[in-house]
Amino acid sequence: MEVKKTMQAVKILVVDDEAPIRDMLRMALELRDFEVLEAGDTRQAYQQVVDNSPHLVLLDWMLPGGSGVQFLQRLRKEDLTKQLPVIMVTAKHDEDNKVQGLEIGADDYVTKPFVPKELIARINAVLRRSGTLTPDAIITVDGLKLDIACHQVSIDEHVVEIGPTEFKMLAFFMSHPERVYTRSQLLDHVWGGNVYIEERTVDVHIRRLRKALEPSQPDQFNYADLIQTVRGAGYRFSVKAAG
Amino acid sequence: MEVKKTMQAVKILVVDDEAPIRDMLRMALELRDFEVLEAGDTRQAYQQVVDNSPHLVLLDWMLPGGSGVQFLQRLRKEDLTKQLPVIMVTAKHDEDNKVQGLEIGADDYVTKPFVPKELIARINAVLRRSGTLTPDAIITVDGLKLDIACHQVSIDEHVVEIGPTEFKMLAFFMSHPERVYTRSQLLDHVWGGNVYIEERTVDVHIRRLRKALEPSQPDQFNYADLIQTVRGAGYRFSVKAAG
DNA sequence: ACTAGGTGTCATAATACTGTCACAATAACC
DNA sequence: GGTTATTGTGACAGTATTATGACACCTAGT
Repeated sequence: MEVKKTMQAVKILVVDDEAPIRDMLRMALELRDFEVLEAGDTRQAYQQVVDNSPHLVLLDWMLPGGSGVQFLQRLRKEDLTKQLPVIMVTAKHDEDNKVQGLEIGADDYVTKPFVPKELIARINAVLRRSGTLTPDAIITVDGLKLDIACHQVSIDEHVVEIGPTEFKMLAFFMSHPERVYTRSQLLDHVWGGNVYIEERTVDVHIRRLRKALEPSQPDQFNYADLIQTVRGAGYRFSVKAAG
Repeated sequence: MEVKKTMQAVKILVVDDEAPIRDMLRMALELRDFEVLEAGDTRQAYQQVVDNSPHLVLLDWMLPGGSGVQFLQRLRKEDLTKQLPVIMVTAKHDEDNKVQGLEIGADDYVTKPFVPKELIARINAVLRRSGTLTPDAIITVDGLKLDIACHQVSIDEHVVEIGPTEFKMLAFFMSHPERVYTRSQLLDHVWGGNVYIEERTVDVHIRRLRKALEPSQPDQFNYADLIQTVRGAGYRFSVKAAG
């Protein structure tokens, strides 16, 4: 048995009419584990936005026909896409354009040519600022899946009802397997900072979590067994132990 | 149950007296997900324009009876169709015709024989230029349909009365299913940016939305169930859950 | 001005979750 | 085996969170 952590990739839509530039950007972005969507014109771009809801748009300033500006304006007009972060990319070093782009609602501005590193930095900055970047971790141990973005635990695709504290505790355990944590440490990490709670309370929540992980069918694997008691020390989420 | 996002197809009216050519065009266009309307003469063409309001017209230069030119002139005279983009298609390589066509008001000009790719490119260009292309997203979950352009929600083809805020919220949820959003995030995405509103207000609108989605007949599916509350976290629009 | 619908806020009811305790069960150690 | 320390368990009452109905305000259309 083994722990798998999956980061739901941040999707970035690259809008540029020149394929070579798209390729270059794709390479730079995929190296950083971004998922890249492409569009060569505004129609495709809009289609991508609707179909795949990217987390961020890299938009070329100069697009044939309707320029990128129009596309940006449209995004900003529509309720659904008002929040979508956009970084303008342009060959023009013109300051006026920069101002105009930012006024319309671009979140940042990059001028060609640029070093990939700078672009990545700006992307991260924008994502951080906009709060879009909620690293959607999905942690998996065999059939046990914990999805933080969906705030959901499931066993073999079957949703498990679980309380908030139990959820946090399981999330903590699954991201720190094998290691033993004292009740006091668990209070710190799961409950957070300064709480004045009996240490024995941890036991109760451990029990609730175990109960939640028990299989509905008796012949299924019991994931509750992964939560081990270490007498005199605390608890441990062990993946090696079973399976 | 499953989320389907649909781009309301761009309707293109093909006006040509030769059926084989219409077929050829239909094939090329439908491959690109355009919706194709056909007309063999100007009378049919006009009828199609009135009945189905296409987004663009592909007009053959040489039509029996009234030529394509006359049809185009008529379109340009009428207020309702002044803006309708028209691409002339002709077998004549005659430059004069080209000029004449453009003067009357054709937006572009293609000579037979042409490669489909070029035609598609020109269509996209014209649509982009004219701004006519407003691909209207429609999101569907089973019998629940949300049409952004029409600003309308319907359940099993039956229109649901719904307020603006509820509409936006449903639209947001349907384009981001499964994921949990905090009240604060919902305020950001649905209300937009900087608003100073109580978080509890979200609850009230959630309730209004749920109420709106309740079935009129008690035996119908209750789409309100798709909106789940996640205690301590926020709300989630889950499609997997039910069905 | 008047209506009608939509919005945000509040008070209160309805729930779900928590922390704690008492006691049972188990392990460790003599 | 007997004793003690530690953990498991069920119950319960308090607490926090959410659902709901009511209301006053606002805005647009008449």
